Amino acid sequence: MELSERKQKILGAIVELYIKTGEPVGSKSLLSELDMSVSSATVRNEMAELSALGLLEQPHTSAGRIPTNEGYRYYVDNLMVDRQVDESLRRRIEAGFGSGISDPEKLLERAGEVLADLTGCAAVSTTPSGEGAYIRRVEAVPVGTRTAMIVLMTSTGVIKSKVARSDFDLNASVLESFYNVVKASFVGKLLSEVDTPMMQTLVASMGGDVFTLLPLITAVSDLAQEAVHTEVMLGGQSNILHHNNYYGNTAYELLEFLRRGEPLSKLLSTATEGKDVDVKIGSENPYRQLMKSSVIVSNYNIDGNRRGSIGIIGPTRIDYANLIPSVKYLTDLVGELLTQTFKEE
Amino acid sequence: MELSERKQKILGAIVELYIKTGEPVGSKSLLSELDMSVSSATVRNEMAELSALGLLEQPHTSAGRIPTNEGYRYYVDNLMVDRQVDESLRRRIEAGFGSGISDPEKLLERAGEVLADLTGCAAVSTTPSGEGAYIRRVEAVPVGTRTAMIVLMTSTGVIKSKVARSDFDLNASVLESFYNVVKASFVGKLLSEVDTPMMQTLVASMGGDVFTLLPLITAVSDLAQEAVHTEVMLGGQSNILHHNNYYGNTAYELLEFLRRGEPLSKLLSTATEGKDVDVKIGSENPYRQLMKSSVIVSNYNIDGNRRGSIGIIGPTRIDYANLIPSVKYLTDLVGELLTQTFKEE
DNA sequence: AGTTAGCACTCAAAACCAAAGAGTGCTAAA
DNA sequence: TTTAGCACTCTTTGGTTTTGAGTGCTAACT
Repeated sequence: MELSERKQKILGAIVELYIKTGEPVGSKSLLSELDMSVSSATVRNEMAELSALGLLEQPHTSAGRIPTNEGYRYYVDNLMVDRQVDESLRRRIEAGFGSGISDPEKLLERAGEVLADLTGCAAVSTTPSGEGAYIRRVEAVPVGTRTAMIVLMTSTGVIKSKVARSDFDLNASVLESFYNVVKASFVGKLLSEVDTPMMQTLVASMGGDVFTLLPLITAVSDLAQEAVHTEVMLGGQSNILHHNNYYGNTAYELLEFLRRGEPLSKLLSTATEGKDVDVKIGSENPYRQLMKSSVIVSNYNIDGNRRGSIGIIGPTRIDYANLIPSVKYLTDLVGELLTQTFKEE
Repeated sequence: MELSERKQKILGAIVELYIKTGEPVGSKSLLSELDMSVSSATVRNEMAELSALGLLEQPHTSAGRIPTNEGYRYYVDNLMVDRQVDESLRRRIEAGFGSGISDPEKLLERAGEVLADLTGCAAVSTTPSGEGAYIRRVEAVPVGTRTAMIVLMTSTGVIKSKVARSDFDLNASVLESFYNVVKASFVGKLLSEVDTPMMQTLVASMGGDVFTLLPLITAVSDLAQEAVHTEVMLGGQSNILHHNNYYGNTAYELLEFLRRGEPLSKLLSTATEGKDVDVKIGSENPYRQLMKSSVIVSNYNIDGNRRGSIGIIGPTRIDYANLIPSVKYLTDLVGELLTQTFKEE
């Protein structure tokens, strides 16, 4: 869509003013913000044309204009200039991560909280995906005569642990055969390879040990499943209430939607294929509950591989120019931290 | 405070009706709910006296009555009959805990979610306190030449892990001396004994090993700190919006308050000294933000020792008769599960 | 005594109405 | 193409009235 330079200027100003104030902007109040050597009538004509193009709309006939989703889209794609993430903000972000959080889950949770505080939006983050990760190590730590804590560590540094209880004593020889099985069949395997068929053939091939070892082996498999499954974390829910007005009265519905991890996880994973930062505006979102919200998502990479996402959810009149760079900055930082902490040396 | 039988009946009915409808109850509507062979005027007289006693109040002169905090208190202490937790509810609770969650943190988080869903309130739960718990086991699992994952397990089954990185290679002899130090100075110690002075004397006594071992030892100490510190978890925040009306317009403030763990944690720990289930009504709560809320808390025991709490937060017109037993039932169940899973055999 | 019918009174909430004001679209002149 | 002017629209605001549930009090009744 080609727009005259003046139309672009007007559209941009309307979007930014509306984002700032939340009030529909009329021709007069627009002129007082913008120094243009034209009259309000001229602006009105331009605004009428922008409405005809579907970029602006009116809540009712005698009100000012607000951007449509398409209006925001045009703004984000063509008009917006990314604000730099300024020094003080950077410091706040970095201060947000206390000294060395090494657990990736904790780190991501923290990242979500920091982002929520910073942006005044709800924030979501996913733990590093187990896709492509392999099992680096498995340990069985006896805690009783018949119980052991199974600890699994992945190549991405995720740790999962679980208590396994057997009907037989877990003496040294049992543990030894456990480690043999682990070494032969688990260590080095991709997490995604540990599935039901794999387990079935493994069990079938185990012979007599199966009764003593089964609970332990099952625990390992459970942990692998857990580790491959990325977890979605949510922070800053209360911020949604701040935007209450702009969400209509559906704040509750939105909160309920965000509580359910699955749709969110899908949302995050389908977003940002290739792109740097993905912005979905209002009805561009695939879920009914997000029709009045905008979502800004970016990926973080560990060692160059896309491993998870961090994003924020706010009203469609979210401050794109400032927040898109913030999200980007944070995800890059998280990626660096995780890469650094878990680089094999 | 002594009340005539009729006053008790009236007070009880008002409380229950108001809890059900949320509307101030007047003399007429009360009579239609209650079969009493007296006229509305008589009821009015009684209500006026109950108001004089501070048990009822009126939002404005020409409205019905609602219970004061003292009114609720009298109801809870004297009038209420606990409803039995019926079979179907029990099944829902038990179904809420999928098969064997062995990680106590996960279990408590789940318990909070279950309770929130069940009661329609926000729910809080604390992880088992490390008070009185000792270090059962420490493992160092090398993950690179200079990094190791330190895993600490407590006597209450809590697992904490963390990556430690050293400036020196972590070969077998380093690990051996690490295990020696651990065995001598950590295993069997109470978590609370691992504090700064203890670490200082330990480091002072270590001699030459200190440079290679310090990062590992520090990690152990960090983990002990983490483990002794109970974590507060919050679930069902969105339920608060359902009660929005009854909280006034301060839903946001309440949510913000609940986000901060410290005051909550204090609240839970000071509550229920000795008692079975503790109920704090409105201004009985020590925090301004909870003045319009009621809190129902109960403790769970592991192996007979009080280890943590689970509770719900709702409007003062919460359904005490049903929810108090539910909270009790759930905490008992959680205690049983945790005791069972982590009993030393 | 305790109870009840009756009645005047109160007050929030709903309904109604009027005026204000911001903004528009259109027309006609520059 | 731009602009001044104007009639029109529709929300917002504020004030007034009506309604209705509920009260407290008094006087009669049991």
